[in-house]
Amino acid sequence: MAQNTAPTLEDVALRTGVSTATISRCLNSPDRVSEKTRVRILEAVKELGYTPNFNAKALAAKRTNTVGAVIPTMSNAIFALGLQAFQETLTENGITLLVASSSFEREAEATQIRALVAKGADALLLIGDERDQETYDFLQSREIPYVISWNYRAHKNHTFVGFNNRKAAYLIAKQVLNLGHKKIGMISGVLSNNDRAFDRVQGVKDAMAEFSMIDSDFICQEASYNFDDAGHALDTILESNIKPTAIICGNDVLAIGAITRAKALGLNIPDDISITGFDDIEISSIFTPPITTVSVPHTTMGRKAAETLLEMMHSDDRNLSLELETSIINRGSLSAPRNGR
Amino acid sequence: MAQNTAPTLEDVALRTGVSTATISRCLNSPDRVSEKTRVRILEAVKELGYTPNFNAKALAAKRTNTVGAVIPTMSNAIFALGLQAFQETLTENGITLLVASSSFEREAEATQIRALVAKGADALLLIGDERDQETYDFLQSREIPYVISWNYRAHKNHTFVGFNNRKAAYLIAKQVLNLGHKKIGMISGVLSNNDRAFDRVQGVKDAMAEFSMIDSDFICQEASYNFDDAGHALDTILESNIKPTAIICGNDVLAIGAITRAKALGLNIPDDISITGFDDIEISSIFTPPITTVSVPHTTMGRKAAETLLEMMHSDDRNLSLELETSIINRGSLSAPRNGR
DNA sequence: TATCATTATGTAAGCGCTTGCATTCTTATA
DNA sequence: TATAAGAATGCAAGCGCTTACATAATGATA
Repeated sequence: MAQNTAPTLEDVALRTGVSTATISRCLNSPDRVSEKTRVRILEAVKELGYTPNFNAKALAAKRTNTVGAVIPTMSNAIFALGLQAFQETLTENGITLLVASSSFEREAEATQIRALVAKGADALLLIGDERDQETYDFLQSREIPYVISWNYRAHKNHTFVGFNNRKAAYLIAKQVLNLGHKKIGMISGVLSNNDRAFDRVQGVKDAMAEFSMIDSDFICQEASYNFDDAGHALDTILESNIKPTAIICGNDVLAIGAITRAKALGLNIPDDISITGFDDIEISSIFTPPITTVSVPHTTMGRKAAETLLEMMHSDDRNLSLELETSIINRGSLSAPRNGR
Repeated sequence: MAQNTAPTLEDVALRTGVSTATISRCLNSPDRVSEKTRVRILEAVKELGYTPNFNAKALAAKRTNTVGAVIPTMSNAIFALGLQAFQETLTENGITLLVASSSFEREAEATQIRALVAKGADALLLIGDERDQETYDFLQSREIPYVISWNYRAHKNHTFVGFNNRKAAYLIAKQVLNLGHKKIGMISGVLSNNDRAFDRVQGVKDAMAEFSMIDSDFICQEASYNFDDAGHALDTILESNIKPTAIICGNDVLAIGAITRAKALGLNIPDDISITGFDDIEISSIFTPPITTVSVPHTTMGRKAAETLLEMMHSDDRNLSLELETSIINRGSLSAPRNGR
């Protein structure tokens, strides 16, 4: 029974006695075909187990109803959530999402972008705006609309749908400083090829400048996205001669790692040291202590990014940037400096 | 400068004065073309910014060097890890991974499988073996090799590369029973369309049978993959008249949710109640209390699944099933029953 | 230098679909 | 019943590539 080769439009045509053109129409815009033939065609399609060949379709039609997304990594809850909403919104509109990951590497990202375009992606979702001009030129020459998400920057070159990392970091840092902390430590995510992480550091620096703080009041350590690395970063910070009373972390995973390490060192949080996070992942609210962090509208962002992209695919309006708001969630890990420190 | 249409092989041909066939060869098997022309061609390719059209390529070559994977959900660290390894192994072999998600829905999964095949996936990675025969028939008629992962079942119909969920659950349940627990609660993941969750429940039942325990010694509640739901499941279990002294959870997220709820109820773990997990996600070791759980070889599984698939794409040996081992990680959340209960 | 095996390139026929244009049916209208 | 408008269908030309097969160029050998 098994026919080792997929049935084609032609096979369906032969079996129904109509032309391939009619079948194509029947499948793509059913109302352009008479009911009688439609029924007959659909029957044959089912019997043969016919599935349209996507590649042939894309080649002939010059569009794919496919949108591509290049994200830094799949194994990060942060992207998963936003992407989920992005995907759902696309699906509702009959569009398929193709996801590729860049491992935070510039070169790999450029390659993936080209690969997605080669596969016929009609539009793209990109994370952050930090990439070679060459890549942007390529996108422009191919007339591929794209939305930049997970960050918002105040310039008009691109369409952003995201939140302002710099501003959000500035706000939480300001809160820390308002509580009276004079020496600040920061554990940042890896900065290379990551404008979100970079902007979060900048935001903290903005707040420090506002409080007239100087370099020797601040120490910043990079750590990769896992608990252990954050712990080591905390060690380094504590060993320095800055002696910060508060540690601002670039994300919640780093905050959890830092808190865990601090607890292991016998430090009480927030009495001995305050630690803040960023992202508000699910675990942050039930961790001990619960983490004061920045809540980010992932779902909204994903949905809005999709909607914006959809709009760009139809009109070619490029002034659709959208800045989303973040908010600070106060839980237990931040307080005024205590214990005489 | 921007040409709104992508350059084609023909454009490169025109510019270099050789035929499209030579260019195709130059790009796909460089050594079949003389050095002189190769250099000239690559130059033109670069100047024009030529990128091969993937769809045309797939159509003409009847293969895509693409492997598809249909996973239940993207937003689950468990799949992310294995998939990462799977992807890396494929990439090393020049193969691209296409991921689709089914949201744990049978119908959606069947659709995604067809879509992936329609896109030309040369082979497939599937999670668990629970799907309609129709889908398997389809795969067979199209001669698409596939590997079933994240579970291992002892029958020969399919190629499995995974661990035996039933056996692993049996082993941890046995350990719980050996400690002297007489009444057992279980918080399982949602069972519908999830053979892994199902087998974990079966494994626990296997152990209970071995200890001659009866229905009234056991209560099982389903909960979806989040902390709150697990907490509610725990409430239900505690309100029942079984009064278990140990709760076996179908995965670590449920265990964390249950522990959090238990702590909120003023229960001490493991003194008042023991709670075990499954999967050994990163947070489990640093949570309070650290969670006794089952360690699963995600990375190895992903890599082996890829290697197996690669082999199936070359030979058509179908007896490549591979059972991977799990191990129990003893941390603080499980002890013998105490406090007089 | 003639001969033959290699190597390099060209020719052209598809791959399975969509779609503009042409043709044939229907059906309503006069 | 003749006629025109509109609906349904068919024809056939691609879409951008790969790949038999054919041909031309290059060397090695005698």
